[in-house]
Amino acid sequence: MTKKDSLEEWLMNTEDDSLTDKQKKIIEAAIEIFAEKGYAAASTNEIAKKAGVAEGTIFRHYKTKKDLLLSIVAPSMARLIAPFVIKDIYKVLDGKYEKMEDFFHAMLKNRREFLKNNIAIFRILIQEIPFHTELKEQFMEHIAKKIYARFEQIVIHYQEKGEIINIPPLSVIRFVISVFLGFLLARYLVFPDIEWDDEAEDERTIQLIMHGLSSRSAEEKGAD
Amino acid sequence: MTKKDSLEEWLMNTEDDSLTDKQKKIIEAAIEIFAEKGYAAASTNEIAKKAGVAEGTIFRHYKTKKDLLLSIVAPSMARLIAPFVIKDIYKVLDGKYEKMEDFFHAMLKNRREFLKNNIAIFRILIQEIPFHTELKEQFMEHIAKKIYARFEQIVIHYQEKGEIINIPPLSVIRFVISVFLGFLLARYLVFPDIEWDDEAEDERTIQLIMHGLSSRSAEEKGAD
DNA sequence: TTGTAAAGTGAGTAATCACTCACTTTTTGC
DNA sequence: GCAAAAAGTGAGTGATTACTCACTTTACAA
Repeated sequence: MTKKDSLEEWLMNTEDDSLTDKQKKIIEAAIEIFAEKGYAAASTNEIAKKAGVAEGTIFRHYKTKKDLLLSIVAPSMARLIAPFVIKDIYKVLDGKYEKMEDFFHAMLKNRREFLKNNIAIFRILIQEIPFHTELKEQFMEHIAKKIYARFEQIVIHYQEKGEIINIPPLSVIRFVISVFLGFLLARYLVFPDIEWDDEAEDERTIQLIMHGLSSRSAEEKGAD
Repeated sequence: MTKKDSLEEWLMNTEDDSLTDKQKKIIEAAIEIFAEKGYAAASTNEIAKKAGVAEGTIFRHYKTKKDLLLSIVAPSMARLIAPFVIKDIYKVLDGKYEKMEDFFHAMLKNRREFLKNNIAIFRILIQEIPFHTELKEQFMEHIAKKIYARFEQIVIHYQEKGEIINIPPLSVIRFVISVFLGFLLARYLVFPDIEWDDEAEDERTIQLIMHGLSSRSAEEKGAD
């Protein structure tokens, strides 16, 4: 994955064709430097230099440095959940994923594709959320709550089918998200350069989750 | 937990009794502001004001702002692993934890105590590692490698006892650390103010892990 | 009590920063 | 082709920053 991919992915999904060539270069440079240095330590001068434009050009397009950051990150938040929220929940409730395991496979594949092509933007997001109230609130309002609501439906759906353990949905969700995030972050952020057998590791990860969540009723009966 | 606790914990563990009252105030203020604003956006002027000292006083004790950060964070890294690395590994190999579950209980209790009393410093650490090469290298050298080495021994020990699934130790370690970290971060950073039933949630979390890791042999035989 | 060392102060410094704006260049529409 | 609008430039600005250093205050030892 080259640095061009983050920009192309961003452009493809913002459906904005009116950007000038220089504006594209600014966004591309900003994505790279914000990810590497953090917003507070990234200077508009350095971004301009990397983009090959005059510093004033940045302010032709964005009123403030902060606007530049938000214009990059905010659209990505919508896309963090859109495929997950819309398509997958209906597939589950329509019975297209009879087993939760199938749902997890689809979810992992989907999130992997998103993350692989948006690693720099995702990195900016997790690095900056602690320091920007608007990002944090937006994340809580538009992502955490929505993911929780939909995921809770999914968890309850499979709990009622007797497929998974009967514990609070929040505990299930935290467990699943921790494992997936731990996996994807290790894969794409912490150890991006070592050799990964993605298929095998996907399968292991999902099996660890499925076994962790497996219903206890048969086992409890055996213990009694 | 008040802001005094991070400082007291830090002082207790650096065993340095020669700090002046003002120096203690500087460290305390720095811990708070670095955690909240991030290192790059934290100004020495603001730290001095919060500490109730002149800005020059900071530079009487620390040559640079970066030295101040490192003097706070570096000792905490040693303490992130010391109890885990030294005591627990011997207990496992000496047979004091016959079941891995007992080991996880001890580990969770231990890490919880550390995190509860060092939440601000831990927050600084995870926020700053992406931006400071020396922190990242130190973390990789002194924590990641050592934790991995010891944890690998533990995993192999219980795999050979037939207690847990035979997959690469790295996958096990990633799984366990993801779940624990996800849990503790949610508990103390993301949702610190809601009501938690710690005992119940600890137990659920460990059971999710134990079931996820449970040996597959009995089940596979059943399937055949 | 006195002298010295250590701690502390805050005005000042050079550098950096986000941003402005007068001017230049390029693009667009007629 | 020309005029106007849009895009771009880079020198300059005021604010902020990490840090210095001459001076003051406090602590300590004799």
